[in-house]
Amino acid sequence: MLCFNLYAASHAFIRLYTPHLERLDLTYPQFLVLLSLRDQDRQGVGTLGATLAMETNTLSPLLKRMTAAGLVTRVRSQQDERRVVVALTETGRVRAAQAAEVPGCIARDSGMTEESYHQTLKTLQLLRAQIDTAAQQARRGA
Amino acid sequence: MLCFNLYAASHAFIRLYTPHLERLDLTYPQFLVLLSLRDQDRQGVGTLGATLAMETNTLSPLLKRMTAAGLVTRVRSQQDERRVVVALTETGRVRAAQAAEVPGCIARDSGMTEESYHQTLKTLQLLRAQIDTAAQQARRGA
DNA sequence: CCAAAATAAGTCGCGCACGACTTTATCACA
DNA sequence: TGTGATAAAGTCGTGCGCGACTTATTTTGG
Repeated sequence: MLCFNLYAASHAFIRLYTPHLERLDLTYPQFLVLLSLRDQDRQGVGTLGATLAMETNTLSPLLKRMTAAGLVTRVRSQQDERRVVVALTETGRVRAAQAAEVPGCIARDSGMTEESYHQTLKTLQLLRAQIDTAAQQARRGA
Repeated sequence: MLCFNLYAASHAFIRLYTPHLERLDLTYPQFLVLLSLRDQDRQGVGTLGATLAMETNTLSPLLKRMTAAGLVTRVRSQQDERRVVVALTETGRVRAAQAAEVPGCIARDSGMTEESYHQTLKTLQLLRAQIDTAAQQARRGA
């Protein structure tokens, strides 16, 4: 059961993150959004969703909550009135910098070797690529 | 970002399962419950949760829905009135048998080699073990 | 130039996930 | 033997995740 092990490992890993994120008043998906904006500020909702593998119907309410928390701003693009540009506030930038510390902190605590970390990461990236291929074939078949 | 890749791969894999499960009127967690009961019928809620990495506050409503769908029965144990024993109905047993076909079906479609499947599985099981160790250490630290 | 298709974001409903808490039953032991 | 600790299941509230649908804007083909 490959799928179950993915499912269980993913949730377990997020549970490991949770105490650190709670201190920053962040949920795991909100943490991902902050890191993505830290890497590349002023993204559209769709772009954000593409990199984080989230749909707009997940992101829209999430971004609304983050706006309410004063972490990001959402403004309509003037070139294309359909697009909404998400950007970090000053508070958001500071919080993102703090959030960026967490993964290293977890890695240190978990006592994983640099090597097995990268090996596992490579395996997962390959797996994701295979899943995406299979998903596209399934879509073509339907 | 090991954690993000786990998160994304897990959701992507479940999305791959979804069309097959919809035909059986099952969600992914319900599918896991059926397979677990097929392997070992008449389990307590806690036992089920331990093998599937779910809390009782997730399982209780889920099992209620499965009971309403006629897939399982829930009866209080007579030896220990705290325990609730979950068992497959006849419908549930048939559905579980159909559900058991799905993973092989996915594996076939995804075109993964037997070897890379087992290699990935081993990597994930090792990772889960490491996460569990780290989680226990964190709990001790707190 | 304009109607139809495509695109971007959002709303709605339902089912998990899970922290915090409650209820009920069993156990431990002074 | 009673009483506090422990254990099993469940309830409640909040936040995703996502299928189905809506709204508003741009693009495109006739």
